[in-house]
Amino acid sequence: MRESNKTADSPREAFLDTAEELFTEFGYENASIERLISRLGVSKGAFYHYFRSKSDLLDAMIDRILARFQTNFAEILESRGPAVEKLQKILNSFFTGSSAHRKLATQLGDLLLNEANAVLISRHRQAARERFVPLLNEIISQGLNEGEFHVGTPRRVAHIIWDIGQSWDEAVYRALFEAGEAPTQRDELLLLNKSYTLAIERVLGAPEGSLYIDAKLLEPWIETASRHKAQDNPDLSNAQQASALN
Amino acid sequence: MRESNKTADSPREAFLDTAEELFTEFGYENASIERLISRLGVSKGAFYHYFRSKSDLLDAMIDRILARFQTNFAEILESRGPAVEKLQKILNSFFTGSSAHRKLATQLGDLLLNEANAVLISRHRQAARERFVPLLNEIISQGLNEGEFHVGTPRRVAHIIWDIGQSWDEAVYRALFEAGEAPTQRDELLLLNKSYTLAIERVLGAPEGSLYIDAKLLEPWIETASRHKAQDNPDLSNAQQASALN
DNA sequence: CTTTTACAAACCGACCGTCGGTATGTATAC
DNA sequence: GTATACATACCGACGGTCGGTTTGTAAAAG
Repeated sequence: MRESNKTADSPREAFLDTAEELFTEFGYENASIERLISRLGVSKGAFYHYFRSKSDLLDAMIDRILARFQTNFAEILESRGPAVEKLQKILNSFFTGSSAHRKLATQLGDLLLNEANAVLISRHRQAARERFVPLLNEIISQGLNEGEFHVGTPRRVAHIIWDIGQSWDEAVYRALFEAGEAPTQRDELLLLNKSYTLAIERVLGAPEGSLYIDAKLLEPWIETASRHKAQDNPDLSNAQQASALN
Repeated sequence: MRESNKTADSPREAFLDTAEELFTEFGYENASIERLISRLGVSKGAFYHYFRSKSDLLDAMIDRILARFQTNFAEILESRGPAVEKLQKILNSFFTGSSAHRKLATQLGDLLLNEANAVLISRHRQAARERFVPLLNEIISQGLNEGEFHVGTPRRVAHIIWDIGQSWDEAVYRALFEAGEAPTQRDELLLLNKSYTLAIERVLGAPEGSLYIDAKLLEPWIETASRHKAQDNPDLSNAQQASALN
């Protein structure tokens, strides 16, 4: 427990890995540097050698997360095909993915709903907007040229659509984690997706029904979420005692 | 400076008043209880007599702010007239108001753009949603009955519209405080309002042009914002030295 | 006279970040 | 080959701040 058994590429990466763990476990505010270094078995000096501050650590972590997403996003963007199709792919990509991806996203959901992560979230939101709105803008502009979308200023609409997407995201996580039984959740998620796709279609001035989320994609999420809720935090007390300051 | 010269109704209200000041000056995270009590010239015991925690203080403050807004909102809701008109009134009410109201909202803008207020903002957002989405829901339902709006599930659409409104709000503040010259600002704000009203119309399935923001309402905002930016923080160093902890 | 209210003041533990060191290279001059 | 000079990677004690607790106490209420 007190020794570093991480197999990260570099010490810096090891800090980032463990920071992700701690932030999801305790939230950014409650995850102390002391806990971080004690879990890694290194000193405070080591941490402040690689990062200028706790805030700097957070920025680096967010950057790494966003970079992962951007790969997917950019691939779809560069593929050939009509804009509607690209958008369709992007929307569905949020609900696709391996079991590992779902687990990660589920943890991210925990993170998003934890108030101790408010700073993290706001910074993440802003960084994500700055990265992805331009890409979304390209798609919308393409759709405009293809005559499928009908909007005034693509850039501003991209901004609005992105924010609607954020709202959607949050609503989905809330439905997954806060609602009760699986059948209720399924219905809620279906209606949620219907409402949001319709809203986005309309804002884009796209024909109704051009966007949809495959209902089959929801099942594994409901399952993953219920399993996640079941396990909760297995050995929290253990982790807390391990801080061992003096 | 070290004595309480507030003329608040009660000690509790005095705490809330000063908390609003401090949170806008320094941000929630950086506004310490010590500074709060030293500014009021009271002891820590006094504070913890009226509030259970700093977080409790924040909740009370948010509640007070939202209660002020709710009065306006509810009045419009209870008035007679078509739903489109009510919505129109609500939208414009954000841009109306006395010079004092603008000043307050401007301070609120500062607050919204300060990262040290992330917790405050997320809590404010959630509380505001819980309060106002039901009211918006009523308006949308009314519009649905009147045949002016065309939506599936009003409650969910109300949620989406509200979040679009939040996005709008943030964009307006950003345009007011971060952009440069007044003429550029004017154009930006005009286009912003056009984009957002159009988006909301479309999501509601309302006829195009049924919502609009009077361009004349913008001028005083631009002026207030520029004056606000000019003064910045007149005697910050003074205020900081006045903390006098020991 | 007792209890509750409304504070005051001293104090606690947790936390972030700093700072004086140290150990381990590594490049260059002699 | 080895002494000099500097860079990198780390250690751990300490300072200062902050949210919150505890203990004390004067005045009002009952």
